[in-house]
Amino acid sequence: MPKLGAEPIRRAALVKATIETVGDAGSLDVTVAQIARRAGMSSALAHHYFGSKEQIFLAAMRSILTLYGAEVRGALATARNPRERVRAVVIGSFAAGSFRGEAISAWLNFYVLAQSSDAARRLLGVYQSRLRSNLLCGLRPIIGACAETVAEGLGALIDGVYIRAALAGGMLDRQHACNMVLAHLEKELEG
Amino acid sequence: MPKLGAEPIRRAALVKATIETVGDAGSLDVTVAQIARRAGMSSALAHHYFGSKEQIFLAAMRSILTLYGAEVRGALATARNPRERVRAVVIGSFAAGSFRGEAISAWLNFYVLAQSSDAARRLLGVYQSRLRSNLLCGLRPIIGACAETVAEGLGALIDGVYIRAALAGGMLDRQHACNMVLAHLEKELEG
DNA sequence: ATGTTTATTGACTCGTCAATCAACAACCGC
DNA sequence: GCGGTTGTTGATTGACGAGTCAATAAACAT
Repeated sequence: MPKLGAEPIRRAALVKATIETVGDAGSLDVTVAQIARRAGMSSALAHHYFGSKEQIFLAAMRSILTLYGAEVRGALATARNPRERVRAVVIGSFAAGSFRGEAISAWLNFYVLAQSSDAARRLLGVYQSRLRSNLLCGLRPIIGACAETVAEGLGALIDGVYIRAALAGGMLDRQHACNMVLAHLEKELEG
Repeated sequence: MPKLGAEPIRRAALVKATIETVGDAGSLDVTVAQIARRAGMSSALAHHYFGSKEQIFLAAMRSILTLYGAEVRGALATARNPRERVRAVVIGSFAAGSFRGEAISAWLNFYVLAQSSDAARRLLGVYQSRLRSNLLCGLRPIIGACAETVAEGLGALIDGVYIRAALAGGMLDRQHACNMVLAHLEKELEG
């Protein structure tokens, strides 16, 4: 029962199913058939739209990164001064859409994928650069030269909290995680 | 050409080869044959000694965790007061034996494995508990009730720095990484 | 010498999975 | 209603990899 204009719907369904499946399995070791079944179609169709398994993964990764970027930009929109801008980046990083069990698990797995896939590494590089420049842009007016160091620490801490959340399996509270990073930020801004 | 008493040598060689192979590939998606070849034997022999691929991975993980534990204990031995004890735990965590490209990469991959394997999760749980209690033991005499929070932050930061190092692919300087965490510690102890 | 244990492998089985293909079904413009 | 486009799948292919096994060889025990 083919409907026209199915391509974007199918692609979106596959991306969603990929994130869910990877999140459930806690591993990239999932089959195209599993993903396709979850998305309500045959594996052949998944190949038809994406060409290969790696392309499916990359599309899923792009989707996660896009959502994340949107959430940071959203938080950033309400910031009225440098300090609020830095806080917004942190808060955006822990927004409900990104800080979700399956998304976190997928995130961790994509980190691993970035170790063996050039395309994935590039993608992750884009995210890290953007995070860094977002942080620096708010930090520099406040602390000038030290901004680089503080941004590095904040980035690492955010990553670390994410990882721990992945292992805790959704047990870790979002607000608490966010506050931890914000507290660290305050400490850094005091000195 | 069979020599007697080969078992411990073979096991050690396989563990070493596993860490190297996983580190090189940046993924757990390596074959037993690859590992065995690197260790200079047939894949059948690897199965003979370990029974299954998962057991090989777990043995490799145990080896990494043991080395890590030894290094922390070594650093801890020279500490004369609580503050030095906390610093020692951090310094031990960035000792040369553990903070090595392939070990870090393997570490990251084992984090992923812990998401799908109970045995791996248990193992990682042991490490996290030990790290936590090591930190708390030094922190409590200094800051009392806040120790839990600070320990949590330190743990997350250490993990985060490791992850970043995995992606940087050995580019990240060990001393620098360690200093970053130590600086964070100092800031926390001031407040 | 002979039997037992340990070491070791090449060849094989069996399952799995990415990717392809041939065919079929609905919709469109005309 | 017909040719082309788009959507969809079951079946198939081809490769690869974990785990098993039978067979071989050295060391050791008696």
